[in-house]
Amino acid sequence: MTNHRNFKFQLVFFYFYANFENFKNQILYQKMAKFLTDREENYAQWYNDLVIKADLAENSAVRGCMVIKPYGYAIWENIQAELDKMFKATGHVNAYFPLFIPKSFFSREAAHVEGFAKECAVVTHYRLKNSENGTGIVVDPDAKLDEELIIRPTSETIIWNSYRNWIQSYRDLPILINQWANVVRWEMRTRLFLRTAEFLWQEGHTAHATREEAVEETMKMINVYTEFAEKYMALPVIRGYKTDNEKFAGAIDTYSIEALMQDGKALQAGTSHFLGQNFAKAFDVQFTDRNGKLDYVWATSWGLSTRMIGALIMAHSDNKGLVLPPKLAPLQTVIIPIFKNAEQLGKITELALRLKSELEKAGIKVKYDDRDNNTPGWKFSNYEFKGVPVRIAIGPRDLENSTAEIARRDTLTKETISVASVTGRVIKLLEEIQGNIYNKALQFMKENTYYPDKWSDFVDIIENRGGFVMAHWDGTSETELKIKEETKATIRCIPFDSGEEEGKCIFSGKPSKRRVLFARAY
RNA sequence: CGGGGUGUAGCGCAGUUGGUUAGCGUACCUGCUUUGGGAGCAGGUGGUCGUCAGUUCGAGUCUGACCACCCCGACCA
Repeated sequence: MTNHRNFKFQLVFFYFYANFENFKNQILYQKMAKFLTDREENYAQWYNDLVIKADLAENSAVRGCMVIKPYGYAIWENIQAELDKMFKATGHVNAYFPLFIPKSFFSREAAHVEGFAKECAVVTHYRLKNSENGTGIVVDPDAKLDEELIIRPTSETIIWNSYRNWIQSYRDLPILINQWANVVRWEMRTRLFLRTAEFLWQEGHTAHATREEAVEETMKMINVYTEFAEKYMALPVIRGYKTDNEKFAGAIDTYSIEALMQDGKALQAGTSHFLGQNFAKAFDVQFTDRNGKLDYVWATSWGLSTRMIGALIMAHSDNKGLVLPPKLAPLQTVIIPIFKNAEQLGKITELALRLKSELEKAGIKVKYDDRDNNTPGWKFSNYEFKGVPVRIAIGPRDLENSTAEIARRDTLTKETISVASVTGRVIKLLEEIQGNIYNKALQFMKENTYYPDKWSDFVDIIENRGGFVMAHWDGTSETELKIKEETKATIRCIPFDSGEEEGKCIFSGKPSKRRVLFARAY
């Protein structure tokens, strides 16, 4: 009896002892789970929590409009800086056109009006006055505009109205202009970064003498976006043509890059449009060619928006918070001191500042966080939450041994190395992390790309698994719309690189020459 | 724009059939002890209870309208 009780006690004790670390972790985990909703539990909530709690953005007093906070804006500034370099390298220059577009401009291009009419903000008056009863300010009815102004949802019309005056001969072409701007599309349902009433973007608007040159430009820019997504965002994408249903209002052809998010939904990450002569005709922009013949100018436009920040979050981040690609992270490395008293902190600070300046000389964005109102553990979690790629911790043990502890955000692994090798190691780690998260995203995309040949399989994948679905399509809008109606999946693009393959349409059974990319999309 | 839900301290929440001075956790401030994975104790600051109107001796609580946000649909990058 006694033995039995002892045995039981030992078992219980052993169990407790063996699992103590687990208990600790569980308690910690529960605390963190409260802080951030699990990705697997509720993906949409996880995303919202992340944006708010990582201090990227918040909702504002204006319905559907967000405040982009400094940490989120810093990511956008990095996106801008890299893209801008790429635009300049391909011969483009920046300019700025008005926020307001006369209403009449809009109606010049029929498809264009049709596409945007339902989501335009309109300015009707230009003055306010004190109300008669003195209770506030009202719109002055005497200050009605003769012609209402549309707040740009995109700038083709206002820009082509200017181009008419700039272009007379082939010698004035090409015009290769980009503008960084805000635009407004009055969306009913909004989500931070992914869909807001006002957003920031760049829009390129080019004018060319020949069709070939304009088509080439359209392709060139979708390739610039592809390179940017893959090299800087660590985001693998599929390039392709949009179908007639999905293309830009007013375009002959729209090319897009499509990325796959961790919940299996697709996100359009950048678009480039071949506009043909549509806008030139609408705004009467003609030029004299080499042979003295008059012709309409050929056009392209292309854009990439703050939505990319949403893509960045959804592609890489995890239950511990953001995971940012080093090339776009506002902060690439953080140094955290671990100290018991002021004297220790002094010594650690000396070393930390030396490391900081060494890292800065190597072009790394680094911060030394010596605040004493948070514990090291708190800082570890906090910087993990904010997605800082590399963390360096220096404590008393390191001072003794001339070492530092280096932790990487993507794998959450740690190593202790000599102080002398820190800078070299960090440089290498940043490259490794950039490569690793790209490879992870690429592998995820491959694992979640399906090639069904039966309609029941198609439906099953869309309904239960999500992901990219490469399937045969008969090329008709009717089929595309019916598939959308039944499954909510749309044709994201007709990939450039998928190659020809004989087959039968997944829905209608009619003959098809190639697979196209279906998915549910953001 | 249709359906559902929620608005109480910076954040997360409780507040009974209407009844004193509206509470808890967290964050913040002060002090002491701490600091190698979200520290502890003690004290303290902070609220026109989403807005407006109504019912009532009395409204966080009941009624109405409006506003905002979240989720699900239609629309879009």
